[in-house]
Amino acid sequence: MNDIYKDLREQITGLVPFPDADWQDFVSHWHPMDVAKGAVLTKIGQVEDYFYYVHDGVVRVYALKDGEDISIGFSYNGDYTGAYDSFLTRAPSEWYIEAIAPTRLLKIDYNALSYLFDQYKAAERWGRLFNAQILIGMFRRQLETRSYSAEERFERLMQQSAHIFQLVPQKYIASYLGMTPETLSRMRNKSR
Amino acid sequence: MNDIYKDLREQITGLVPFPDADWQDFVSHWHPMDVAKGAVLTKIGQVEDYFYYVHDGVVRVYALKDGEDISIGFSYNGDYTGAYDSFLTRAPSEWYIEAIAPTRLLKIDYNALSYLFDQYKAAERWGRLFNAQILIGMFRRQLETRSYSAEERFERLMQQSAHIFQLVPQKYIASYLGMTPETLSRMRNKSR
DNA sequence: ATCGTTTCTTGATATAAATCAATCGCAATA
DNA sequence: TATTGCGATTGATTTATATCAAGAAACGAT
Repeated sequence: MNDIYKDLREQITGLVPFPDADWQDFVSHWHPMDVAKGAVLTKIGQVEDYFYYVHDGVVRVYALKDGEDISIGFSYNGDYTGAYDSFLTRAPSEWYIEAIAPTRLLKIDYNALSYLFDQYKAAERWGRLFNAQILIGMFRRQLETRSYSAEERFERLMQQSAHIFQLVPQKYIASYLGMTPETLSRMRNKSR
Repeated sequence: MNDIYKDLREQITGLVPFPDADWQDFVSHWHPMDVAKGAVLTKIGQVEDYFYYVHDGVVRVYALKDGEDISIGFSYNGDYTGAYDSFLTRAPSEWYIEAIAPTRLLKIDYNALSYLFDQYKAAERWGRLFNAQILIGMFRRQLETRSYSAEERFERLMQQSAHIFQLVPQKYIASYLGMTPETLSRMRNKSR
């Protein structure tokens, strides 16, 4: 069943209409990949060669600081993932990319994507708008982390993405929210 | 003296080579603007219609939370500024954009930029790469704010951008670093 | 099903940074 | 030159969250 490509197409044409002919070539550079829970897609220090679309499963992005890991974000159904800044700069990644559940992805490598940008204006535009979309998400998240207290951040996550408590271990969520697992645990159990 | 446009061109061709002919049209949509210290370029709630290049002066971006203002960033010589997420989404801005020194800018409006993206592949590519550049900066800043303590953030700012203490009042820097002015003051005077 | 790990919870204590408050310095202006 | 007001400094106190520690629960592998 190949509707993994159909999902990708919907994602992309949501940003830019893609002529059918161009799409054929475009999509041919995306390759499916299945990974087990715990698989590491990219390590810190490695230059990221791929850009991923997550069809299903969960991927976690994290950094290391004094041995402690800091969760930066999670990707699931329909999200993109990868050490995107390393992919763009061709400099060593500052993040680990790890599947925390069995995950099915589509991936495209740097050279293929560069080729597509050269070849198709629609691809180039998609690249611009995709970057803009990520940017907007980062602005939002920045405001979120700057404007709210630990408790408010927890409450807001509960309201907006309660489902991630089903998908992601609490210690990672705690780190994502910028608090210790103990603090998160207390907040969860206070409200109950 | 119009080398303000020359500086813009250098900035842009640093990312994408621009054919001379296209450049003529491209640059004709950027308009110079001088503002006094204290001028507000964009208010919260307003849709951002402009994208700015800062030739000289200083621009501060900030949000409001319970009446307190939160400094998000500063732009000076050669940086771009504006409520860029609002510019992209056409949704009301969540930030104020304010000149905190007499400032000379170039600005371009949304429609003009859209037109240029349609018209020139070089513009489209510049748009993609520019977004990528901003993205990379935000990744870096995110890692910075997540990985370091208040004191470490202060030390690192001192090392990397000591000059901003000349350009920007301490209370804004404090807020940018995620601490109160009192805390920043203590850190500054401890090391002395 | 059982054992061993890892994660979560709960409590006691420590600590970084915020808050509150007063004073000082300085730049703009009358 | 005196006055006003905002920003910076300094000190005392409070508070949110981290840290340390130990037990309970959940999970994975045999």
